[in-house]
Amino acid sequence: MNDLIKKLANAEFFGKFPEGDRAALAELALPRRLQAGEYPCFQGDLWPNVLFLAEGSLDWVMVSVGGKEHILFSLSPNDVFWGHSIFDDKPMPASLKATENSTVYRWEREAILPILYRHPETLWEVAGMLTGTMRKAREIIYGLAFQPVAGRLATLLLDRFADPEDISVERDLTLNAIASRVASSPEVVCRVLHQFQAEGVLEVTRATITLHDRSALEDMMEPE
Amino acid sequence: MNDLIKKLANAEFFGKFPEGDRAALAELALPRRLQAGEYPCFQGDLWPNVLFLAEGSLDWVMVSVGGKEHILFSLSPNDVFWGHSIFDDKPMPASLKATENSTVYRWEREAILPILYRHPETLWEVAGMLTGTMRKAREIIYGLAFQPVAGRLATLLLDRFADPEDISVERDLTLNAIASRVASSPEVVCRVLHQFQAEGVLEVTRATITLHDRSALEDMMEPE
DNA sequence: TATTCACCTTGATATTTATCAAGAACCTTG
DNA sequence: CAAGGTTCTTGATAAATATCAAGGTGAATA
Repeated sequence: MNDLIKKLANAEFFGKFPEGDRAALAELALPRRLQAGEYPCFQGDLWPNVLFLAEGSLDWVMVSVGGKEHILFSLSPNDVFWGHSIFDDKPMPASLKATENSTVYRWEREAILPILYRHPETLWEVAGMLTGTMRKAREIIYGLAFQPVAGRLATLLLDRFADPEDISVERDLTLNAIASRVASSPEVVCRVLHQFQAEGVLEVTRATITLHDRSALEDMMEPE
Repeated sequence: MNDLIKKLANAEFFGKFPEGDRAALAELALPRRLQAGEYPCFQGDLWPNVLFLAEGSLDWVMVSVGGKEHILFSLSPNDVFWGHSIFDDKPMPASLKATENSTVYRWEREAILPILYRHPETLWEVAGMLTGTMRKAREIIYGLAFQPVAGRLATLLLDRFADPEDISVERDLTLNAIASRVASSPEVVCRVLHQFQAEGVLEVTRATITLHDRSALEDMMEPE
């Protein structure tokens, strides 16, 4: 558990807690290992929990009636996820899916709320975090409402090439995975990618993508 | 001001406050009248405020680089709006626009925060409210990612025909207004509307829309 | 009453995106 | 190394949507 206390110190939210409270949290945490493909939480579930991702990777996925999936965002190690139900006792609007073998720690509302109430400022920070999530949602809506697939793909690529040093990245996402992030189909993504290549923006091989013209991608994020 | 205290009692959030705090809030409120078309808050502004809509109607509008608009939701009398900036001091991701002459009351963060901190439960309820907004955003994303224009229009219409009694509603929204809610163009909306008519789902005249087959609209919200 | 203006409607057309199908490249496993 | 499965790629085609243009309708106004 001492291990967990240290990890929480680096977490985005719990990091600011007093040492003592982190210890209390570590005490109450419900650990779990997830296999790649497992779902710690399903769309439609009542899930009043907080989750801390220690290792691995989780996707926040929306499933349509027709079975299509749209990935809204991914969690990386040290991220904290607050289930919607913890605030309003309504069903979760999407699912959490492990994309790798992962280690998570979970707190139930009854466990975590008393600790939060010890320091009301943290409650205000919870609101700040939710606001961050709303801003992410706003970006997604912007992309869907105003941008064509190429623009959304450009955004995703720039995110992958976040570090200006990075000129070349591994193709760790399959076309299917990309498609379900930009709300399109793998075929279309493939075509747009090769269209970018034809325009000299980047170079795709089976294993990597090499960026030649960063500003071209940036321009694409802003339709005329 | 006594008037405002009564109104706040009916508000969705302040309604649960103790009477005394509502009086304090009313004291600190900054009133303002808005002409139709005015913007109490612009996308990009730093706007750390809470707004209470006493009369009229406001739209929460996203503007694209290309000048297109997308209306995410509307506020009606008694609604309370929390500016994103109040939580994280970052620019507002969309604008508030008065669509009618309206009366609003505004609180700055410095004014309202101390009152909230008197009762930490209210801070938790703020989180609950934000969660509600996130759920709305989720519905919008769902529509854009999975549904064709017809589906999104069906959703909007069902919202207008909320009361099962209502078989006929006035066409108070212009095609342009509808288009910027379903992220499409007025021409396309017009066509879809007449296509619905051709299918016997509803009947459109210049002034009204009459619903004939509610379940047909409901089916359209769920692409197979 | 005539004029103006905003809005609605419709046609024609271009563009974007989805879908189906088939083959190629790669990886994993026996 | 061969077989099987997954992913990638490309073509052909269909469907959805955007866009441009023109005319129609009704309400407000001079």
